[in-house]
Amino acid sequence: MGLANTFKVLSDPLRRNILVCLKEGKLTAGEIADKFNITPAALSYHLKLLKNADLIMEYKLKNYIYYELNTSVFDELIIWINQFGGENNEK
Amino acid sequence: MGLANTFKVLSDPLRRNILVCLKEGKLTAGEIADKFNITPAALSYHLKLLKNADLIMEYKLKNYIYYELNTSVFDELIIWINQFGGENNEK
DNA sequence: TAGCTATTTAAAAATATTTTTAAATAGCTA
DNA sequence: TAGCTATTTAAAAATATTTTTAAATAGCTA
Repeated sequence: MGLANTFKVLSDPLRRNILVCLKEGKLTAGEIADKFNITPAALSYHLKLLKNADLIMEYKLKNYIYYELNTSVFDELIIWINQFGGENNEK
Repeated sequence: MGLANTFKVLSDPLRRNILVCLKEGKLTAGEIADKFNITPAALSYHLKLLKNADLIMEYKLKNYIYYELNTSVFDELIIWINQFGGENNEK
């Protein structure tokens, strides 16, 4: 959904922390909810936003839903940021 | 005010566009308001957020207030993003 | 199949952000 | 000084986001 959406989704600390957790590997929705002490419904809302922004991917297995990181969107973000200097900025 | 604040401030498209404008050089509050067709009061609110996030700096001259870009905060942002791959990601 | 578990969805309530409007400030210029 | 211009501040209104609660779904397991 584009850069605007990426920025919006990353503006929430909980959502950023979910991504950091997923660096270690895939997790089920329930496992994530436990880590953050948030209700399943609230978590589900955040996971949906992350998924819409293509920051995570999901797949179903047994009656769990697994989530995993999708880092490809970060490239676009880096490009945006680099317009303000990039490489080795003036220090 | 830290990374969390940087992300929050950058989540708004208008604020990002203000930064892009300021790449060309300093502008007064009024000049920025003109470019974006926004009321001075609303703009002032956004400029305050950008300033709190250290993304812009201001100085007064005559009875204008000039704003200019401060890119130093982007470094921290890049570091955060790079934890998810960085350099040349797996393509 | 019956009931359980994991998770989502929907609607309402709670909360946070943004805009608007009006008034205040501060430094010009005549 | 008087009045003008540029801009901010404050409060309220408008809007958007997040959480809560309850119900729905879907795939297990006995």
